[in-house]
Amino acid sequence: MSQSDDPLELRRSATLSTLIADRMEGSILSGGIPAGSRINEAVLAKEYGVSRGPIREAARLLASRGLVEFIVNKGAFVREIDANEMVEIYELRAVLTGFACGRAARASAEDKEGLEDMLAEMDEAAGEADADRYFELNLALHDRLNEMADSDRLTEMLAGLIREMSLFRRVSLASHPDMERSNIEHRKIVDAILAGDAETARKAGEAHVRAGMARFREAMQEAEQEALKNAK
Amino acid sequence: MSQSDDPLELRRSATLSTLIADRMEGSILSGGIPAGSRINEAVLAKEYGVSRGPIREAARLLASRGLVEFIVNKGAFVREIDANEMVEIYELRAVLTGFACGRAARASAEDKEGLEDMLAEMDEAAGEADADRYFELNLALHDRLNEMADSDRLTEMLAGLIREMSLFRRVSLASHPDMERSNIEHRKIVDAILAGDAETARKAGEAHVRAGMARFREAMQEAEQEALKNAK
DNA sequence: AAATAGAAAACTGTTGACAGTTTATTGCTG
DNA sequence: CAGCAATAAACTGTCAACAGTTTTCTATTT
Repeated sequence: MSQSDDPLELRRSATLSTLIADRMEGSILSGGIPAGSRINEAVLAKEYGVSRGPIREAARLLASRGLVEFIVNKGAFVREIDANEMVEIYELRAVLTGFACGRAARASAEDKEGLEDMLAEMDEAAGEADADRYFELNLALHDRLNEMADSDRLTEMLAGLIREMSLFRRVSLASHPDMERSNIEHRKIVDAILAGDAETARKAGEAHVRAGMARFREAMQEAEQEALKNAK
Repeated sequence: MSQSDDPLELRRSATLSTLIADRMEGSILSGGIPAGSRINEAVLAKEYGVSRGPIREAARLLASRGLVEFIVNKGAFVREIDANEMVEIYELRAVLTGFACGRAARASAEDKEGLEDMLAEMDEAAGEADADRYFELNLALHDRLNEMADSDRLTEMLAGLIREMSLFRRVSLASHPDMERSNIEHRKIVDAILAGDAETARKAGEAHVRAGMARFREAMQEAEQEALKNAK
């Protein structure tokens, strides 16, 4: 019903299932299809103007990306992530990010070019409290680090973990970006990488994610106490 | 054609696709369906006595486990892993195994019970050069460590990496088990875990997998020189 | 009025057929 | 006889319909 004017006609290259899977992923990550809700095949089939087959395949694809979960005779459900799982994911991300930074430190000098500039730009954005721009640059920096780490599997794992995190009921996820502090951590990572000090880079990368985890835990505790106060 | 006498009749609990996926996984891991070969849906459908739908779903499931790869209009292919990817996987396994061992060191005392005994049994098997028994005990030990690490995602990631490794064209994978050396590494891990020394356990776990990687690289170089000699 | 049993609706799992693409085969040409 | 174009076979992607299960609704009983 939403966009039947763009009738999904860019096929020939990809299969219907993958195109639909990408759209569904967008809907899920943006919250359009809320976490926990069931994926009604018939409804989606009508919405996308295809039969149920491709919808099922798309759902299976999303299941492989960790966004959806199948229950026999009940269908596919958008997964929900609770606070405990968030912590579990943060820890894995921390380890893998550390690993990525360590590998990046071993990259060639030319691959390391431009890192300084990115950091400077981020400092600028932080100084101007331009959260949107900082967010963009932050993504770019992490992409860059992944590229330098040069391991597709590693990149894929990290992307998967981050995708799962967005299934957490969104409570002030980016409420306090804390850009200055965050960029201090980035600087430590980049300095170590430029110096070719893999072990220091690893620790800095791990610490960066763990700091995010700490902020998350604080936010959760605050929310919990808020809830208690309201309940009394 | 293989086992049509056991007509897959334990359903009602699981769906056809998952049962078939498990069987297909068995065939792939055992080499019955060789790496690189295409999965012919019609043939498998007839073989398992079902229609093509469940076969397709099963293939998608295997794709999510990293065993199979889809190419548009060409179908599903059993993935192949080359030596470079093996090294990439080993490195990830090393990091994640280290992480698991570190977490295991923080487990409760009762969860740590029995570790010594397992190690002693393995020493015994190694002394008797009983490779089969050692292999079994080794699996059990690593399962145990995963359990102690208490992170389903971590366990799943490690299982996935190990699964992928079995897609490597099997060249003397377990030719030189080198049980004594291997168990010395195990002892270091277990000692650190029992002492509650997470950082040492982490390093020992990582080193254990990296040692396996080193042995793999040696075997590869030997094989390469062998090939050169035969080619001259 | 609440609880329960039974019937109807909704939905998933599975099937067999059709359409379009890829691969193999055949026949033609130089 | 090699190379190439046209044709046939094989196979994947998609669809619409059927079967069985789960959920919802209704009616009956206490």
